[in-house]
Amino acid sequence: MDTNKSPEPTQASNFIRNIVAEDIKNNKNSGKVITRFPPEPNGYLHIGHAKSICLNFGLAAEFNGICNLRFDDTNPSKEEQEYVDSIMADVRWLGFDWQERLYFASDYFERLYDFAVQLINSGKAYVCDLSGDEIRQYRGTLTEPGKESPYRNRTVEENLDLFERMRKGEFPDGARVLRAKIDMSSGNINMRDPVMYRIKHEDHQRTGSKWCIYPMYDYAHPLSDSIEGITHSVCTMEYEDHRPLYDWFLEQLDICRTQQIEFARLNITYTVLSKRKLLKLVSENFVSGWDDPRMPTIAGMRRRGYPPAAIRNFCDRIGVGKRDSMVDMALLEFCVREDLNKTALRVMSVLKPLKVVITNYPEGQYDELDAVNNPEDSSAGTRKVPFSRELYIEQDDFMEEPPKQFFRLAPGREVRLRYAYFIKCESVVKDSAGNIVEIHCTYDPATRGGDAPDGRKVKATLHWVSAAHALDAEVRLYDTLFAKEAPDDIEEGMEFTENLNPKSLEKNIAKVEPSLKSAQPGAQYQFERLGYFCVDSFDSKTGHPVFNRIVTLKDEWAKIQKTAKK
RNA sequence: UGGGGAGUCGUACAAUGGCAGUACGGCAGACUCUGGAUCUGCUUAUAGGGGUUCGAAUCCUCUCUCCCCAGCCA
Repeated sequence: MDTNKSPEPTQASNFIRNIVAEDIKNNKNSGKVITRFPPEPNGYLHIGHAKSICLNFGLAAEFNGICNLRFDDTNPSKEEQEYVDSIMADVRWLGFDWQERLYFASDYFERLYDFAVQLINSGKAYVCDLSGDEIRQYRGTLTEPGKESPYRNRTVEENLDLFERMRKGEFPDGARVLRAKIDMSSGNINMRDPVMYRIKHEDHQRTGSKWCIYPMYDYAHPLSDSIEGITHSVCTMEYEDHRPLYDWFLEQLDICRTQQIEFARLNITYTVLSKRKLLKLVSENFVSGWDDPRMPTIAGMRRRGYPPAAIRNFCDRIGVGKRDSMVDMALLEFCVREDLNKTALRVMSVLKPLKVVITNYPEGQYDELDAVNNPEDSSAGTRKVPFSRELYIEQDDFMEEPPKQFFRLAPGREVRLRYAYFIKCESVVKDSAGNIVEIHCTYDPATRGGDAPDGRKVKATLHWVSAAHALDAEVRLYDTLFAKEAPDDIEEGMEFTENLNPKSLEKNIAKVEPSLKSAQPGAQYQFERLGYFCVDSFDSKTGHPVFNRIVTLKDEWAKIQKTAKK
């Protein structure tokens, strides 16, 4: 009975929550709240679904109700078991629990058929022999009313007979359909005798070859909701036009009424959130798969290293409304950093190594220094990091001719190596082409641990690794999948894929501190001063570690450079 | 041009006839052994006109703009 598996119950006010609270106050539905998350198993879940999942499970949790997981599997040509499995895994990973309430619309096929017979008997449904093209023609247009089908006034007996024979498989695909008899002149096209059943001689992933007629969404959905006693059927705005039809079926059948409430679907900058487009990215190999870490899918975000709590938090913060909106990716990234800042262990890694030789440090000697694992969590403890004569620092941390705002290492300048010593740049070694190959520094032994006894200050602290002790690791630096804030904003005749970001993935070999040798798949770390990284669950192997960049740290210097360029 | 829906800081969401608020972003500063985190301050909004009211983002009215609908998809 309890779906309180969802942490941080939603407190933010939104119009749906207000409706539910009001219904409870008025003792509507005897004060019960039953919601459902109804995915079609024809693709992977994405962050837009996460919004719906958080809303539906969150509502149930907050108002002491329940939330069902129901697969809307009414179209065997598009649906697959693979998707059922991934969807369940994703919902669980997000932190929600439907307990024993796992349902399928296909479980209701027999009852749906009986209800259809009932509608035929009451003269509210008929078998129509028009072809697909003809049905479209008869439907009229947005501005012109439709025409009634010549088959509209068949007798109940004939309809019953034909519908039964449809089920028995006597007719080929497309030969006939069952239609609701409503109003061909309605301004709402959904009410112009919508199709309820179509013939598809196709096996269903759950019912096998039992059926060759399958119900349409508009018919199956309200009845499935009603069968489960759903009190609040929450869906996205494009179904608003379908609500009169949704209500019509429940009214004609005089069964348990449930209230459909629509909200605006989520859009996020620099990505797309439509199954069709995501499927295209996968099937045409623009990405490596549904779980490519650049994808806005739950599987992609999980592999990227986004914590589920961060996603839940994001869904709470974006709120729920009815207007078209585009949420800033920066908010999602903020939520990810906020979570990881509290939990991720700090380590030092150098993405683009520049060799540093400490000329006054004895050759062959090494030392171990104490480093804090997480300044936000003292219980995370400390670790030892090796220090020696030859080190690597980040190429970006050295400039031969630094501009005013550059605080890092430069000729003649002293900086701190984190947890180690103050070092001073004495000279720069270049190759014949003039490229900097290494820099020579001296260190001050008195500053061991990172503090100067004489109280002198440095303006920068750099991360580093000991050259002899560092491990090589592949790092995958991800940027937004699309280069354009609104990827769908395209010129006539162009494809959204033209807006793909060619620099969305950059791979290179980094030098990482030796403590990372035992890093487990999925483990998240903060590479100090660089960002949060996650051990890739699929490609990372002992001897060949792979780290995905989850998100960068906020970077003041990058911002200064960016504004300077403009 | 039929039907449905939506317009509040840059973005997203509140305020349901009574001081337009919160978060992210941006800007400025403090602090800092991460140019991280943290802290402080600032910035900017009710699509437009008319009306009702002591008082309107909210109610009425006209206008404008944007989104969705013509699958035997969901």
